[in-house]
Amino acid sequence: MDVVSPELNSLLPDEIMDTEAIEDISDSQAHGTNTQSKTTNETTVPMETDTSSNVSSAENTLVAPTSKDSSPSSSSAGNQITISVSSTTSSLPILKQSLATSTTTQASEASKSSATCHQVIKQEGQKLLVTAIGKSGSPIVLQLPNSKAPVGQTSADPKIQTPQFKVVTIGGRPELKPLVGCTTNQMTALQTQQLKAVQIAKKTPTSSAPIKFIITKTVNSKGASPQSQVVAGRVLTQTSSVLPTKTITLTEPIGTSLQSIPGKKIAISPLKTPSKSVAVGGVSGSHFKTIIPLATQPNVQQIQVPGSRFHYVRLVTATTASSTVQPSGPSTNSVQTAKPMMVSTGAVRMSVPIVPAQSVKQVAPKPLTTAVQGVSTSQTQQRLIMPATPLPQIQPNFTNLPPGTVLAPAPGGGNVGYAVVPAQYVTQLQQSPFVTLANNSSFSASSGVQTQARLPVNGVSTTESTSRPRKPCNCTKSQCLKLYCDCFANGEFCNNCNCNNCFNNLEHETERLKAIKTCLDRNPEAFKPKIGKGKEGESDRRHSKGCNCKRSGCLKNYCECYEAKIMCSSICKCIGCKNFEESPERKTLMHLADAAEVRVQQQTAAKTKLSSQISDLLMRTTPVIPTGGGRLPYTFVTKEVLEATCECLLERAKCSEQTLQPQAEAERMILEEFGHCLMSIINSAGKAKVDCASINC
DNA sequence: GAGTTTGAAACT
DNA sequence: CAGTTTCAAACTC
Repeated sequence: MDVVSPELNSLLPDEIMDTEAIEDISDSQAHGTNTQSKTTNETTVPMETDTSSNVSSAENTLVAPTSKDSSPSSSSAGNQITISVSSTTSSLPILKQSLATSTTTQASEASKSSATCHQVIKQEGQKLLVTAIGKSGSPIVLQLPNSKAPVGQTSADPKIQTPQFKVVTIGGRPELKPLVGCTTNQMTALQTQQLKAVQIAKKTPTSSAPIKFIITKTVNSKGASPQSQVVAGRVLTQTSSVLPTKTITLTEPIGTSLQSIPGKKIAISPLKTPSKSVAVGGVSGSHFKTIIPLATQPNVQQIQVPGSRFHYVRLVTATTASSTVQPSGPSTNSVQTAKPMMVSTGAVRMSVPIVPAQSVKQVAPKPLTTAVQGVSTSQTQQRLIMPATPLPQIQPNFTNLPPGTVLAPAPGGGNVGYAVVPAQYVTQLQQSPFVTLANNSSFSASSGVQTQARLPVNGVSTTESTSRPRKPCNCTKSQCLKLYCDCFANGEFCNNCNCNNCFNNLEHETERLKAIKTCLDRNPEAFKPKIGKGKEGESDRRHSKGCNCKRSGCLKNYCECYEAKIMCSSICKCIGCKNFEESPERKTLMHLADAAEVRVQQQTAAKTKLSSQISDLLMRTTPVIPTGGGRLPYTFVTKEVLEATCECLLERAKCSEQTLQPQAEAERMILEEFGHCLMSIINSAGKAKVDCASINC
């Protein structure tokens, strides 16, 4: 996929590309990484990433793909950052499928294959690479950590595919470059790479102060390697040779906006309830927006979580197939310093907290020019490569930025491309066990209907909005690039929709961006939630513009107010409105709706109960004997019993045959034998029942 | 499932 | 800004 051209960027609102606000962050971050870079040439994480697992799992746990010996003494442990997302039971099946090997295995393969210097990309590899290029234009390469391979191992297994990296350079075409690993040193670096978990809990940048990150690294193998820790904007250097894992936590104080615009809320994504945020890896209370530098090549794949709003991730699939083999030319130094991020779970979080304030968090990329960061799931072999170069910036004002907007750096320009990922994306990734990062087609978690739930409207989370799956659109003429399309209007990519000639996808990012720009020009608040709170002090939700119904009486879903289950307000221009508090028609409808809902719930509950009972019954392996008499459980008729019965019947048949009995007589004898068998079974069951009852007594 | 109705979005 | 057209969802049969 092509990198978004600068011209396209020019179409976007100025605030989108405003990078001023993040300068401080970049600087600070750069500074913070200097300590490591001195020795490891490590690049910083280009963007705020929040790796979190599902609720059950330890949040933001960094699983360092340790080398076999788990020795922290790897020579270049700090060179690579691995973000591992702990997998949970709800991990993506697809990811699992793609991951034939464990994360460790994968890492080792990558390292082993480095000797070949060939990059093989295959679709099923599902290596997710998200690459972006920094101002320097240095390509960012993510590589899977080599955990198993011993340090210095250079032998290449011909069977093992060389790790592929998608390198995206600013303005340049994406290209696959072999990991720098052809050299022993490089391999060592990869092998000794330490996992780093980058967690962005929250950011509350203040206008007066540069963005503050708390970066905690559990460090790296080399004792000599300084450990950098950035706390509250300060970079603390610590040396630790003990801890093999690195944890980088980017936090931002709550309550302050990046731009210090109090009270102003980011419109990029719908607000989420704190509880939901909590589910997203313990970042409760904050809204995260994922901004991912875009790689633009064909291998970039779209990640969309059904139902999520504003969650767009541009994924580059690192493949190992020969079809896309890239000559493993001399790897660049940048490759050598690539830092893979291992995500052990399907939930990959790279998000920028969206604070209530209008600030968009910037992902402060480390100034390192050569670093490559990859996020791969242990189950999917997917890698997310994020820009390692000094990340510029995150646009201070995303207020009007439509969800899913991808910002790409101009070639040679200073901007790093970003994919603006809707905040819900992360959440949904974690919430949906069926989400796959690798395969677009595999997103059909819920047959035909996207599993994404609508985001809470204007911060108000309703049961309906959060649990109801989004309907697939059926657009035919709008190319899904107009607000007619619900997907587009909600900032979502079309997925599992029934639309025709759809342009609402990454494959048509250019057109999509233009459409977004057009919509924003027409209405700067086009992507803001329509349902918001009323006047000051009013707690009731209301439509921001009001409806204009004329014939529906505002009691049908044609009416946006009614559809949102809110009553019409004074700003509505509807005619013959019946959607008001005292309306008898409305009350009647509500009662009917409630009754219908109750019925549905009851039916659902009944079905669930029945299903559970059936399942439980089938799962039983031992007979259950009711204490109070009644029928004996069928479970007495076990396989063994059946076999014994059949043997008896066969034996009887043989006897009849040997005695040359007539067929009728033989059949009678067999049936008689069958009756005996049945009686034996019943008697045995009854005896067991009595025994059981006596035991219970 | 086809056709109609409806109102938001888009256009003039 | 108002009127008209386009569009896709909601609704009806």
